[in-house]
Amino acid sequence: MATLPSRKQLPPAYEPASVEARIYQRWERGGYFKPRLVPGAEPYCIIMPPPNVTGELHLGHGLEDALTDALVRWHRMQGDATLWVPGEDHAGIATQNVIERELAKEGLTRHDIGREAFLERTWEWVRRYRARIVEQHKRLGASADWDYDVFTLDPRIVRAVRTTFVNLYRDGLIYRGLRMINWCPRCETALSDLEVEYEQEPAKLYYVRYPIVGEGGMPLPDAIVVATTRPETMVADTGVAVNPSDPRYEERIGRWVLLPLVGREIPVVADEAVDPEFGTGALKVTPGHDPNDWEIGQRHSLEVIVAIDLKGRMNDEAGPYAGLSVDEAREAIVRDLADEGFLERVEDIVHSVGRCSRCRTTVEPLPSEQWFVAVNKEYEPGVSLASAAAEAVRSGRIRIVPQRFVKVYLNWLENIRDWCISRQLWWGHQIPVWYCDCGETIVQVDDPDRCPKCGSAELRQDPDVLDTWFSSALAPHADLGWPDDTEELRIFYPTSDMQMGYDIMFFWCARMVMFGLYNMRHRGPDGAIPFRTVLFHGLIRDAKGEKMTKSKGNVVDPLVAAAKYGADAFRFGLLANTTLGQDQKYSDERLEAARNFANKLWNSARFVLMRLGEHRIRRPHPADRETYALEDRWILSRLEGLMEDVDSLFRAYQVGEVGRRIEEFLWNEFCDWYIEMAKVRLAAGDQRPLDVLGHVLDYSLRLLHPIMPFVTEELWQHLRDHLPNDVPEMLIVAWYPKSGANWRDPAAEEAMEHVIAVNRAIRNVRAEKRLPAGERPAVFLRAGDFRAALEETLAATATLSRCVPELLPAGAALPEGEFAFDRVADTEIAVALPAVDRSEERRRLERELAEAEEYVQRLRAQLANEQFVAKAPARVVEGVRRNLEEAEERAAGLRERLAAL
RNA sequence: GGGCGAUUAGCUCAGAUGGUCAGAGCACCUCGCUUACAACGAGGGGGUCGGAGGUUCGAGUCCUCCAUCGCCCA
Repeated sequence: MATLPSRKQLPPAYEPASVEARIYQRWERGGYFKPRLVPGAEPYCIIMPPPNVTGELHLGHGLEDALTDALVRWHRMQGDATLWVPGEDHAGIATQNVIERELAKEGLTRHDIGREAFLERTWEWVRRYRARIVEQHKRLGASADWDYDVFTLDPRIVRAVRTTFVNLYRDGLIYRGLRMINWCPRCETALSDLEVEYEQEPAKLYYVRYPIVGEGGMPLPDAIVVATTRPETMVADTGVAVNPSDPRYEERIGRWVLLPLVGREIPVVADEAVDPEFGTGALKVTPGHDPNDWEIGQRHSLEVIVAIDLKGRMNDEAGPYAGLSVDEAREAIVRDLADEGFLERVEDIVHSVGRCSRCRTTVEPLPSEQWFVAVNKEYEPGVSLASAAAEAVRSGRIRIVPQRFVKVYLNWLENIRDWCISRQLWWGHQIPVWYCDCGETIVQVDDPDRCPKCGSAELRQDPDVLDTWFSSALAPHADLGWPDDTEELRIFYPTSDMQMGYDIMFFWCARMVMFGLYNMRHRGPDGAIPFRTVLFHGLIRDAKGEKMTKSKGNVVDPLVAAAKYGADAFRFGLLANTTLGQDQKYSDERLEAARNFANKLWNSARFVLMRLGEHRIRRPHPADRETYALEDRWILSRLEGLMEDVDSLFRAYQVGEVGRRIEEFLWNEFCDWYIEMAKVRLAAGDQRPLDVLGHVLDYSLRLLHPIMPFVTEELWQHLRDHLPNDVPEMLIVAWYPKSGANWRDPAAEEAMEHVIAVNRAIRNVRAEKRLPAGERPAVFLRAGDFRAALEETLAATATLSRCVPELLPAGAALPEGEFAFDRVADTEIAVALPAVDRSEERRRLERELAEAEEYVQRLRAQLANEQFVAKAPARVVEGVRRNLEEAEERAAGLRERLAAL
């Protein structure tokens, strides 16, 4: 006997490794990742958050791929012209740090090899890692258009960045100025406010006596005691500030104090910013090393002294302490203060310390000449970068999902300060500004040959590069070709969806909106937005809920996980167990469960294919509904409902719920009941279930494909030969099932639910009475309303519940013998037993009767409530009435059984 | 100081618009290798949905307050 062909091809367990690479290659070679620009197709575009080229993908990228790919595939299957633009980010500081570490292994610094050689080395790294990252996306099934792959230092992006810079500069929105900035002494660069992370850390609060200076410049015995956590900065103190309303210091305002150790005389000023509650209420003012002091200094025209250099060491201003590190200087100064009697006391304190988000080094606030974006300056009447970005969300032109992040977004934009964009790095977009010895500053897109003012060719380009996020912020329009007016830009901008972890909402999302609205403002308010909807997903933590970091060693490689469980299980596991915006803990159990689901699907399909043999499926048509069996009508109705749910859930970006619903349908309805019942009919020679099996499998695979693309495509390829001729080559471009509401059949659903409940009741009796597996007891069903349904499915009940069922009319007498009784709605169930323990059966019935009576009471009370009957929808009231009826019948039945015992 | 989230079965989490929504997976207990699947099937135990008020005919779902944990911003 010849083995059926399909069975020969399908192994008994799903083997992702033998499927994924082959399938992906077919998709890619088929050009399916490219948008099909046919007339009438809605454009759908999503820009990938470009992973840093510093290394490999992490779980967060895996989640992003799963989520984005699901949306992308869903749109593609709906016939939209779908474009997913992938990319990688040059990641200025991060990448430069990586390369510098590499150099350090050879005992070199970037200065040893020079800027050009350093960049060459970095490019080498980039070439290697870009290819690796792309490969990783592909392994996860990402259906992005790889021909479009964008690197944030590509020449066309360079042009977009420079164009933006020049335009902002000409509009007065970019300026160079001396401002208090955050300086990382280890990275040796300025940082934006966002790149500093504040942490509560234990520290010391030092109380230091600053003696009052008398008339002739002589120190008096009187003194002001200041409290400080940074005594080493006292060498740069240029004042002492107190709150003007603080009675303790009223007399001292306007006096001068003598700076201990240094011997400089500095004034006592009154400033509202001083918190009288903190320390002694007197604040030493160091405008050169503290942002608040800088402000105070500005208000009182205090001198600015900088005593710490760019590497975090004390400079000549620190006198005897010059050359010491900050920590060394602190120690030395505290010792000297103590020795000379200026140190009054030391307290333990917890205060917040700013650290470089890249290297954890304590950030030094320093006054420095840097380039800034003036985010609050108007470029049109009433419109600034920040206000426009806020307005776009407030007006609803840009939708944020989940909605709760709107507040966070707006709050940030409403309090935002100018953005420091220059970085003292080599790796990145070098600032398009050139300086001539004649004093001319040239700001333009293309490298200038000579100075337009003096004609000199001796021009120096600003050595600094731009904050990485400056270029990332342009992604939606720059990736599509801006500043050129490309076809892609015309078709796909504004892009449709955007998606990222909520942790980069400010870094990326907010800035994309600012720059998109600015650069594209000629399109008008609706056309300028970079995307219509932005989704924020949660972060993936380890099993203990801790953040995954390389230093903790708790990082999970997505490719390892995907290789272990299959890319589909990886995607399903990450998506289906969470809600958008919610953090999740990574666990193997979860991926294992997802793998089991893939295998379940695989085997259900294997069953269908085996039974199909050479059969070609005729699509069931609702017009023929009456010719179909109850379970056919049921599963087709359920499928129709599933299609409706999936559609609305996808529209609401409830992708996880989509996965859960499909799994429930396939496992609990299709596999557990429909297939099992179909087996009975097929065994009896009835071929009619084949069309339904094939059709439901086809549609299920389509529905699930966006989330589990590989296994569904593989199975669909096997199913395809059995499908009608109007199907495409591959599932990836098959039409997504859309409900026409033609199969909805509430009566069939109700009847099948009843049949299922009856079967469960029989099985329950079997298990409770511990009937041996081989035992096939006689079962009498005294049916009411569902008689026809039970009769039609009687053969299935016989097999599924392993019994010999017989249908009796209501009120008919049972044959002689021992029975266990149960009741489902108006169907009475009597399972014949070899022998019944009468007292135990009595106890069981009494217990059930008590439960039933209590339930009756509850429902009666509810119906006795006039308010409920009057106000609740008729549907609900009717449901309660029906429940009451059934409960009363059930109670009556139980009483009858008890009496009979 | 302001804001947000979490708190549902032993564990990890779903419950989108208030009414069969008290669920899933894992774990646990009892059976079962019945040719799609032991990565499985059948049955079962287990939660007064953090606490207290309130709105409503009806609240895990809305409002107020509180508690614990976590995060963001200042």
